[in-house]
Amino acid sequence: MNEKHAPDTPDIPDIFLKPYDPAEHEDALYNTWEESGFFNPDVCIEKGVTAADAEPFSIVLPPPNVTGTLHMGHASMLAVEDILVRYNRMQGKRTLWLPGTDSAALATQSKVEGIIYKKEKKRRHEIGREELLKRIDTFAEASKDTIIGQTKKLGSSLDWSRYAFTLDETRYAAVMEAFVRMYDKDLIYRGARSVNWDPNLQTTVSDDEVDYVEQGDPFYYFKYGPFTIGTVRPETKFGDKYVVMHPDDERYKEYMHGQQIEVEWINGPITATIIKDEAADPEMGSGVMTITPWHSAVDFEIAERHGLDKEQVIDERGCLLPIAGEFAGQHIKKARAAIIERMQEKGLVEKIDEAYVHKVATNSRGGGTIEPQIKEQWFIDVNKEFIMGPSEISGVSESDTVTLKSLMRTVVDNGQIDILPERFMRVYKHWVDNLHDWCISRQIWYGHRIPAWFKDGEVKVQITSPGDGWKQDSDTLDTWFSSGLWTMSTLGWPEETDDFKTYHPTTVLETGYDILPFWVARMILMSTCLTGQIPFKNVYFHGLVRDEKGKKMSKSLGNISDPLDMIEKYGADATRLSLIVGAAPGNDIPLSENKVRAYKKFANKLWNISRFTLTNIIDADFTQKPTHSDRDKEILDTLRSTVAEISDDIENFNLYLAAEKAYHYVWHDLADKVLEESKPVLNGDDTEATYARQYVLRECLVTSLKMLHPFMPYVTETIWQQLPKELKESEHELLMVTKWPSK
RNA sequence: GAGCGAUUAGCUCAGCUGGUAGAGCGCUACAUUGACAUUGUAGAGGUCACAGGUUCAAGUCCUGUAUCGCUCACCA
Repeated sequence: MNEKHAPDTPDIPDIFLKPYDPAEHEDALYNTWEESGFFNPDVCIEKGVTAADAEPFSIVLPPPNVTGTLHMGHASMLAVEDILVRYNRMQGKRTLWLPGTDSAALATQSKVEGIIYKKEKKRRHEIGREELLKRIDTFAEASKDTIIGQTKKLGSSLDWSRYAFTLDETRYAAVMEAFVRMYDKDLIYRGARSVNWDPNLQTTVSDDEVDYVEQGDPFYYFKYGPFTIGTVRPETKFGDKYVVMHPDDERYKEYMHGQQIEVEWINGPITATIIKDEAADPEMGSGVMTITPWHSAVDFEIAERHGLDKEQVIDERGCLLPIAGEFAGQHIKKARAAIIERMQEKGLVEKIDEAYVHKVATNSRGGGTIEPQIKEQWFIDVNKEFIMGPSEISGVSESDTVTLKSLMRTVVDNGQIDILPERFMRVYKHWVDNLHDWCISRQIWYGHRIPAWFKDGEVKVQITSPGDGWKQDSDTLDTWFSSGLWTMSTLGWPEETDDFKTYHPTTVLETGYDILPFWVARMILMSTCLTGQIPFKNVYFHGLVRDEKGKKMSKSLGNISDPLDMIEKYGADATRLSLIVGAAPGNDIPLSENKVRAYKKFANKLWNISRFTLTNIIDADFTQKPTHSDRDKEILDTLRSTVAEISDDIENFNLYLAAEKAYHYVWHDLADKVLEESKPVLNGDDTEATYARQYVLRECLVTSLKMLHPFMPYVTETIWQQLPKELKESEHELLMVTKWPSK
């Protein structure tokens, strides 16, 4: 053997003479990857790193909203997905990870409206539809650029050539097509129903977008003829002419269903009708209530059951209508006190409970208090039976009679879609079973305009105008309508594209468990209904990233940590690892800066392991197969079994275990044991043993780099670039497309 | 009100189909200028929330209790 090299030998790259500095390498490396084209599976096939008939692996990125910037939750999502994608790409699969952003209609419009109002004190109607849309587009465009930049910083190996935006031309067309097809199947209908109306944003919102916020309000007991009724909302009571009680309530058995009585009410005497309905809870208060069908979903249902009149009391802006008599025109917030005063004068107030706490419906998308209203809206009917088209769903054949609900149940019940962690399967089923018709129209401007046309009371649903005099519905679609089509529309549906044929159903959907109902369920609904395919084979829910105290990160709490800060301080690799280790599927991830720092040290450890190894093998000629000692074989065995375990863990989505094992192996096995005990061997006189050990160390280094690459792409690729030329060439110039070590 | 989850070292959490309690961070002692803007070696620290049960054997399976958290629904 030749003479040994000192650590400062000129033969190993100078780069190793100082600690690993992520900032120095990351951006350039990302550019190298991107320019190589290997993020795109077509290029991988072209350049021979992937077989043209290899098994496909696809993930469509859950598109971040164009409302702002990425947070740690996005970072954790990107880390998980990039690990899966890089692993499968190295496995030689045709691997596609498709990026995009979401217009997030209501959230974005309300954000931009807010900005405009703050600066110019102008409301949307003063600005006009076209101008507002222009401004939202400008905002969305800027936000989109920020998001893409941040996504790249994390090392995400997304195929940017396939980038999609929910409002771009292809996606818009898909949404229109989906609407028309579902309308034609009678799955979309228009009807007057009780909906959640936001008087601030002047739009409906879906049930899932309503947050119930606890609030204290006085609870009033009023005399209503012979009865006592209670309410927190006296301003809705003007039109209450039905009094409801449970049919079995003994206290009121003298009153008959349909019986009419005269009662003195806010603005004078009215005729009230007795209604017996099981919705009235005898245990609650007096067991008697009056109803306001126009402004309560529950009351609406009671009124529907008995065919009762429904009258609007409050208008869309929250002001009282003429039915309120002298209170008409007043805003409900102001009117309440005056109404109570009047009731007291009339002696109709029995008592007031000041300490009453209840939950008030508010719009989670930054709006105000929800006022239920009956409005003519578009709905998706989840219980309507229809004839299934061509089907690849097991258990469902073409021309079977199905409902959207039954489809949604079937694909999960029969295991075609696997949900991880398992407990969310139960949450999903529970949600599907309780699903109501989905109100999909919104009275906002930013979004996909509903392809419905009106003329003289007639309605036509089609993509282009039916002709002169037809006016398009001014409403837009709920943002989740287009999101529900995401796996399909990004791959080119409704066209029969190669992408769609190859990559749909997608392999994995990876997202936060908080959007199971909004998104996951709706993609299943849309895809099964419109394509007869499931949208994805596996659902992997990651937890929510919380601060070190376990609190949810939110703007209002001001405890948001910015992934970019972490990347700047500790590098993208360390940031990624800190979001993976300890993050079992579905478990929330408490993130502390200490944790990120610890993984930065690990990157540096790997750096030094590489430096040591390269220094000690640089003079060896690896053309000969060495004769291994028993210990050599043992070291290689451990390496192989580690690779096998890690591969299994990744395939089972146990990334947290895989990352931890890789970390443990590299630091506490390879570095602490193997390298330490190799020092005397490498410096010994037995050239045969030295060579054999050099061979082993090279193997350990190369394999460790591959094994760690999905988790820490930057530092591993940086080191890979420093490996001797012949070593890289026997594999590939870029680590990201070398083959994963075989088990 | 219903459902789901958690309870294991000072902190954050692993512990998959039951077989002598683990990791990271922190702490203590010693060593080390070394491949390492340090690292290594050793160590302290746990009745695995509580009570029953199944079993040769229970953090692990079953039942119940307590506390905390989340989700959904209702609240006239």
